[in-house]
Amino acid sequence: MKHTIEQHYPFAQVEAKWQERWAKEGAYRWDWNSNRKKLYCLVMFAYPSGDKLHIGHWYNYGPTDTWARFQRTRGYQVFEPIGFDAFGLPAENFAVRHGIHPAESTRRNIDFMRGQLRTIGAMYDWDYEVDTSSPDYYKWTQWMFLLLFKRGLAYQKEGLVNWCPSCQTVLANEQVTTENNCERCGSAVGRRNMRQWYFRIAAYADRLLEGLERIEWPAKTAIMQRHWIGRSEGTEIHFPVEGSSEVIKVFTTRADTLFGVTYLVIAPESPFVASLTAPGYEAKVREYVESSLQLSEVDRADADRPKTGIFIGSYAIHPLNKERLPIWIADYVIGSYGTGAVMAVPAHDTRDFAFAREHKLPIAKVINPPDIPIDDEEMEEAYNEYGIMAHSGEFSGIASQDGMVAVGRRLAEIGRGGPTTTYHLRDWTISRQRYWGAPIPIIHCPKCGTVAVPLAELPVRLPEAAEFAPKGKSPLASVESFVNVNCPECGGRAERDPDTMDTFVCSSWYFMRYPDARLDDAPFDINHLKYMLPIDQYVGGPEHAVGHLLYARFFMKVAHDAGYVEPDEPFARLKHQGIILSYGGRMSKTKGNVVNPEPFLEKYGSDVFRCYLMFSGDYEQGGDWSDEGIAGIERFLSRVWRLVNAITAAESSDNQEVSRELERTLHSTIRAVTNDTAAFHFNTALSRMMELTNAVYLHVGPELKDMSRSPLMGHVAEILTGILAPYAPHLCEELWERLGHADSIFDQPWPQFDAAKAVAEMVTVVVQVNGKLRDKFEAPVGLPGGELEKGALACVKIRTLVEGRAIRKIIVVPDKLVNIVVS
RNA sequence: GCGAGAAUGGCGGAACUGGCAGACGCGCCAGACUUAGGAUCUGGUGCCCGACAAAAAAGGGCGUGGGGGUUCGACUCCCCCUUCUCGCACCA
Repeated sequence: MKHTIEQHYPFAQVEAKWQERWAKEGAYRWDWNSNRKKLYCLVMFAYPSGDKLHIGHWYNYGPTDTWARFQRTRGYQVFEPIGFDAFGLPAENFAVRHGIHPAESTRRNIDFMRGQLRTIGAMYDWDYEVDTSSPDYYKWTQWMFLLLFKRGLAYQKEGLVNWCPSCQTVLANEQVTTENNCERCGSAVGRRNMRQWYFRIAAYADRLLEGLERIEWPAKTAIMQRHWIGRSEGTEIHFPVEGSSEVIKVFTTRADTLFGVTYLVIAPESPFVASLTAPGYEAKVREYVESSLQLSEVDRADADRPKTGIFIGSYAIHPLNKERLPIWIADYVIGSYGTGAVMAVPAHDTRDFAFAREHKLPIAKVINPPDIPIDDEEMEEAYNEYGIMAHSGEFSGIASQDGMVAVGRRLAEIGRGGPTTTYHLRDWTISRQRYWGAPIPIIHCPKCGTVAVPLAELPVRLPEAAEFAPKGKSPLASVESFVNVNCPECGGRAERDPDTMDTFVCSSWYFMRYPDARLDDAPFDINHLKYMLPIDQYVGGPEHAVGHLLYARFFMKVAHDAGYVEPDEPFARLKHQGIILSYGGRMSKTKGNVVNPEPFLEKYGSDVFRCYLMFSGDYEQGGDWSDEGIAGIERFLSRVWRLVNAITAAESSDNQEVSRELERTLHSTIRAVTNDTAAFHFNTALSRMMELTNAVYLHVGPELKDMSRSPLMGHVAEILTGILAPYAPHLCEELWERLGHADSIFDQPWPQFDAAKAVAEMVTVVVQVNGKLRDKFEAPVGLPGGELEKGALACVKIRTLVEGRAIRKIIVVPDKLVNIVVS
């Protein structure tokens, strides 16, 4: 059968044809009975908030599919699922603004995105799609919640939340502007104490740290997680309060400065504030506490702010020298870190120094820089370094590092503290006073307390009729049919918890659901997970380094402890695609700089667009979006298209001619493309394929006339189609068919290279004189050093340069270079 | 402030463990084929100097943000500095 050879790759017909055929034949359907080795390749699923997929999503999904297709041809059965992270604030806000029910707008968005995802031409098996907002899914999110609850990892406590007094609602941190205003109405946002649900992720801090040693992740991501977990070894020190049975506990990493304490500071939100404020100080203290709690977390965290604070009228006693220390409150102390109280050592801590200056508090030097005698001069700034302890009683003269240990030991002896470890990582607040999320499956009973909804009653459905516009409390709280319920334990009147879960809960376990996305009597099949996990390759943006990627690891460890999964790390290998910027900034609807893929798809098609994304730079680097150069990729793919079609159409011949040079290029290209594709170096792989294509054109003549389909040309066509296939799947599938094959190219093994054929017989040897390039000559590969030296000295140019000068040394790098050092 | 990374032609970007800097592509220049070309194909293209009126060549010099260093040899390794990006940010 003869085809007319189109000048350009006719993407519209070809891509539609293959997408349809792949779907019809179930080409990428997962097979549990396959005897091929599994490979679980996962991309971070999409968030249907009212936006369509933009170029950033394509950059995640297209190249990852290329990698996955490559692995398929290398013999793996690839599991490559996709789904939708459909609950969440943006979808709800969109609904509030447009008066559409979030279920409806989410459904529409998902439908649209599904169509977009199909055009990528990825190997998604839609039988395994998940939608976290569907009851079939969130039923099991609730099941996971109860798993944590039953294992003592979910609990309620009072916590500070952002509160907009005008909208009468709780706001997430990202809804509060940097000026501490409500994103929607602009009024000043305050803080409020509310009872919230927490997951005990902090209890897993050490295991989360340890696990990082066992996974192949980008170093910077592991570093970010380590930093976020923030393990800090130090000493807890107990300061009894004068005239009270209370004891203030502080955490310090500098126990060696204990004798330099001149006052204590507790956080404004500390429970001690109420009990320790002395008579006569109440009004001022209350005023200070209120004003500091109005500050946003961002403002409060600003280290450049003047250090405000107030004395509360009572004193603590130094555990070792029994000195009286005034107790202050100040908002530079964070209630949720350490013990929420610090011992202030102004001489040796920058913050305490600034505070002491501000409030005229004494400064006592107790650490000497090594080899400098202590003096009484006034300090200009705190001395934060280690040194030698001074004015420290029995510890004077000891070096800081040893002193910390000694002081810790002494405190432990007298029962006033001792060595301890704290973490920056805090428990995870998961309750949201919002509508569009998975309801928390808990019933509050006046008699039985906090009761789990029985598993048989899951899911706790989100009532559709709810008024979801915020008005002061959780929208679900005003749906009586939802709230009022009988207690599962005593049968008496009780109330459902009206909060929904943070969407990060939904996405913390979705990779466990994918293999059993349609299972309706369990969240997953343990045997399936045993086979599937861990995920062999996870690909997604670096912005999730300390959010999703940490939560998912936590869930995996909980599932592991409960015996559901074998490994305790979900993502064995992780890659971040770079971020595509637009006009120097991240794409966002508010900035109006979102670049949509549609115009490029219409003009060039899916394969060209995918290849262009991969060609334009290092995959992990990202960069500014530009469409300059997409025409070059179109030219390349069309050149391949014409070439392979010309070979297909040519008369068959048994001409046995073999071009050694072409063969060499062919095999070294296979090698390079194999290595580069495996390593996500798509840009260099594509450039090697361009070089091969250029070489073939030179070999057969640019007009592609008078060609014959010799064994060599047939081979070239099949290899080129094979190695390009993961990059341009539609194009290559079509070419493969035209080459006369009935099966899919993705069922063919990846082309093998012959290392012997990949090496050249001759190499160019560079000749340098004193390190400067002066001449070159051709030599057979493997020529011994002595011969290379002779060859170099025989060069005419070199002879004239070396003449009359003493040769001091000759350096020979085999097959590469000769450097003659002369005086 | 702390941590991580980056800086290479007009542009996007290559360069394995130190060994021909600028692969590949875009753009640009010239040419071929064409009624035509925003199609296709071929060649050229880092910068400067280069007895000349101009152009070109032989040849030479300079070049990977800046300054030092190690080395026969540095985009690559070490020290200092500048700028940019990202993350964290009063963590006691």
